[in-house]
Amino acid sequence: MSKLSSAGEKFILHWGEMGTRWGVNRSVAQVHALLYVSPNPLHAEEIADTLSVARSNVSTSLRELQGWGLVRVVHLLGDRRDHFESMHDVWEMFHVILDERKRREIDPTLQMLRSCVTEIQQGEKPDKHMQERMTWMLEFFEGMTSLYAEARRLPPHTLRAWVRGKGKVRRWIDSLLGSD
Amino acid sequence: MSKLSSAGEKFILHWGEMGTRWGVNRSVAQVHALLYVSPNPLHAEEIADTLSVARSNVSTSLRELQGWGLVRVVHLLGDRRDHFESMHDVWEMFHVILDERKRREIDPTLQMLRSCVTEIQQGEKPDKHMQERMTWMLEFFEGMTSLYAEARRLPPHTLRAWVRGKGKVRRWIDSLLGSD
DNA sequence: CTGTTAGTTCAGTTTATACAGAAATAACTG
DNA sequence: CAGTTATTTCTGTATAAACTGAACTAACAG
Repeated sequence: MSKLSSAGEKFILHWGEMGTRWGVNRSVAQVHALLYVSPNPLHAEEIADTLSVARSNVSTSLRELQGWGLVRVVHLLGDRRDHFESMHDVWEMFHVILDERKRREIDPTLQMLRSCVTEIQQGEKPDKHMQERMTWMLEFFEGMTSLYAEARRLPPHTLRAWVRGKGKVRRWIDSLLGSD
Repeated sequence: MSKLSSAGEKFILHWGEMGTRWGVNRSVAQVHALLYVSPNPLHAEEIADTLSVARSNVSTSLRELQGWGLVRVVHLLGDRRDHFESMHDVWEMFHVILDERKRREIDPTLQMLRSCVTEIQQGEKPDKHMQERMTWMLEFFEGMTSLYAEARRLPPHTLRAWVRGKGKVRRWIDSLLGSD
């Protein structure tokens, strides 16, 4: 795959753009997109050629993607070059990304909020307004975190099955919970 | 509120940093954080002074925040300056942000994926691999979108009540859905 | 060994974005 | 209507991040 189809190019460019909107480097997102649609693992030079970026850029992008756990190295017999392939299960990909962003961003935020609340409480003249607001925020993040932890514990294919066909059951549960 | 407490400062700086990680301008996030913890609406100059940024910067940041629907103008009797206050319900804030990011980013992505899949199908020699991968991605986004739409329909306080106290019920539902 | 290929690291450059300050506009006051 | 205050818009500058190309390291092949 040295030349991209029109759809492939469209997808990769859009994915790169999406990346920037969510705080991910454009090249990193593009490499990820390319590996996602590629039928077979690619080596660095193929990637660089296809995306028209420097090899060094590809190297660091691949490093980043491996750090996220989205891409892994594959070796082919008779070829000493590293080849790379993306995780292909989109739902699993989603989980990996959420886990990682939680670890990198949500957990530190929880820490920060807890230390702010403690600090306010221990001050001489505690600012009740601010304490209240920060507590709300803290409770929100704690709630979402535990909700996610619960969802995370579901058997792997439950969520996708649920989303696909369980509208009825879900609505029934909603009504149950709503009447409380 | 012209001088910030230590906790307030810590919160605002962290929030600004979080913003950048999620593709939101640092100043915008800081202004939002400040208004969130502020006990009363603030006018532009107060904000600029407190955060040590230019008024013009505050002006555009406030515009942005109003565009998101997170901040609104308030007028006080005997004061012709605009004052601004943030939405204070964190759960509602979350919904507003998700709705807006869906509209700005997810919906265009769905469009892009649909047009890619169509384009591949209509090509002379359809690339089956790529079609499959893009279809998976499309189904994922469609699934998440409809799941979110359902959650969105829940009565306003259901989710927070659920998160707070419904661990038991939730686990029971999980087991129900898991055994299917 | 020596030449070649793969991969990484680093220094310098480019690019995009954020930001400040000035200028322009608008709204109000006496 | 003149003077003042609030707000927005615009232009140029500063900053941070991304990216390239070259230098370097490592691994291998003959």
